[in-house]
Amino acid sequence: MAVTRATAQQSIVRDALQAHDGFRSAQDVFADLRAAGHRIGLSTVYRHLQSFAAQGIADVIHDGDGEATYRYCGESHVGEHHHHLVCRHCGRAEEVEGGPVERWAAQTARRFGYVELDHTVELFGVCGNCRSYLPS
Amino acid sequence: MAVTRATAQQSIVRDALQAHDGFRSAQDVFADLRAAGHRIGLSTVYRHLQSFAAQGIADVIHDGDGEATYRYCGESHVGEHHHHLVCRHCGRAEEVEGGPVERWAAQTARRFGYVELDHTVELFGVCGNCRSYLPS
DNA sequence: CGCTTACTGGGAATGATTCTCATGAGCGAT
DNA sequence: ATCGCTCATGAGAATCATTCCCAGTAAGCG
Repeated sequence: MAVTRATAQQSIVRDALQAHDGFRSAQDVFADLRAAGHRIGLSTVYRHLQSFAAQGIADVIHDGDGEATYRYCGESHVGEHHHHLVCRHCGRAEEVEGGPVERWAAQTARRFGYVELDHTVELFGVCGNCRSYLPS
Repeated sequence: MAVTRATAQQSIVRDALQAHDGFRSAQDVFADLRAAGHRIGLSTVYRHLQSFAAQGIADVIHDGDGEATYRYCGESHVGEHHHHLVCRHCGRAEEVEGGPVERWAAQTARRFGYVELDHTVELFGVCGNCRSYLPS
């Protein structure tokens, strides 16, 4: 399942992800690459995005429509846990520390007797940049 | 879009939701109702579940596969904001207060200059009951 | 009781993701 | 540099949840 060999397709998928600082869907990435004239298959894009996510070098969130979106988060902090503040207008995302949330989650789980805790925390808003473009 | 008329189908969908204290997918509810001998269409199940969610009497979360799951949360606290601690084994869910998270979210958004904040917070774990059934 | 209008449900359409499998390309061995 | 063994690739088909379409049905007001 994990892609291990260094191939041209792996590179261009990684590059396409890195080229944006927001979350992008597999379909988006595929469309971009094709538009840029690259020969690549949709299956391959899915494979690599999922592989990146599994390795921890990309983060995944599911948008409201259930479409999975990916964001390149660098090899640097693999394994570190963080959350995102995502602009619902331009897709740009900030990495944020979740200290207080982690503590609250652990506490809550303990109170109810739950173990093997995991959680999803995503913040959505409109960034300062997009605010000016938007009405009201 | 919102269903306003009192129909038999609306009742049985609501009952099917209330019959469980965990999150259930539209497909699940549909299968249950059909298995129980009710004549109902899949479209209708989707319509009512979404309508309940819009009215705030049901909560929605998207599981890992992007499948939407619904839970009946009563007419009582419509409009009140709460989160869930869900057992990933039996599906049972507890409603939890998110006070600290709300504050952290607001604070974080302000620091980055984001407005119109919204967030998704879900906790997953294994409940005390299921813990005994599981290995390790 | 009859009429209007909203609800219903079967099936087709959509859209994302996964599967299949023949072809093509890494890369270690020679 | 070449060979060969695998694993990666990609086109299209398959799958699956969800939505759309629309003719038939029923709610509830008058």
